[in-house]
Amino acid sequence: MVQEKKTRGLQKIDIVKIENEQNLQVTFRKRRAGLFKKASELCTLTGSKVTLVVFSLGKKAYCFGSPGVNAIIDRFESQTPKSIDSSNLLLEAHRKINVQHLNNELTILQNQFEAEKKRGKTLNQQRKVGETCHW
Amino acid sequence: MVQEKKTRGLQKIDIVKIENEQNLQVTFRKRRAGLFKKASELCTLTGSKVTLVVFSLGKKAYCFGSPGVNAIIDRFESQTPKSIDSSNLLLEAHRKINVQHLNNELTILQNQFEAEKKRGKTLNQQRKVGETCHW
DNA sequence: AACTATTTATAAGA
DNA sequence: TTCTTATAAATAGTT
Repeated sequence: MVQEKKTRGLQKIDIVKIENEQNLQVTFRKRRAGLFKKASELCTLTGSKVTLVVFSLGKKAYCFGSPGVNAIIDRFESQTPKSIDSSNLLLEAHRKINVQHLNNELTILQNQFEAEKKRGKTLNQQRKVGETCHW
Repeated sequence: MVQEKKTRGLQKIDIVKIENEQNLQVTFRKRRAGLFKKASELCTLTGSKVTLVVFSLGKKAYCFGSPGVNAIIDRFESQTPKSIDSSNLLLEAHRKINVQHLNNELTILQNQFEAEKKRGKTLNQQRKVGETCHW
């Protein structure tokens, strides 16, 4: 008596553009969340600072910046001669995203909270990670 | 006759600051590579654009930007009223990192190449992903 | 740097 | 859409 498997489980996929719009949206949300979580973990584990912006096709942007990023950038600022080049587009984008997507902070904190709940620990140690868009 | 396991395999770790400096460096390299790969995959799968900068404690920065990020940012630029706020530090940092860490492009392409080799496919489909620091 | 056992992420399906 | 399940992928500790 062969027990039918309930699902096929995770299937291997090629890393090529997803054509089905619905699948694309689902995958986008899942992987964006995964990426943010990984970024957050990298920050916490190694004390590094990360800035991450994901621009979806739908004109939305999702951003993540670990606390203290500005200070780090400051350090770079003082290390290299000032460029005269124009186009401060990226920074502008970051500033604008700030208002639009503060809710991403929530996503990350929720991820962490879920994880912590399962481990029966408090959030205290990780409280400062996942604060988004400080600039 | 009990077969001794060769290693303990992947152990679960708490997401807290790694204190051992050597372990920290190894983990930083591994996870940074993983994060870049995930970012690259998200770009390819969903056609979204990602900009990612990792600032290590050692004053180095590693950055990733999918092609066309500037165009997307431009779109934001035209969507929201120009802010008068100063401090274009982040953009400056990005520009400076450009020269310092072009080699990260290599890292990502190598990841992809390894993956593709195993699958016996060509790199053609992914050729445009992982081009770093275009601004 | 390579390996391997195990955890984590996640593609499909319910 | 939220949850489940099976499996692919990432990675901690070891060598």
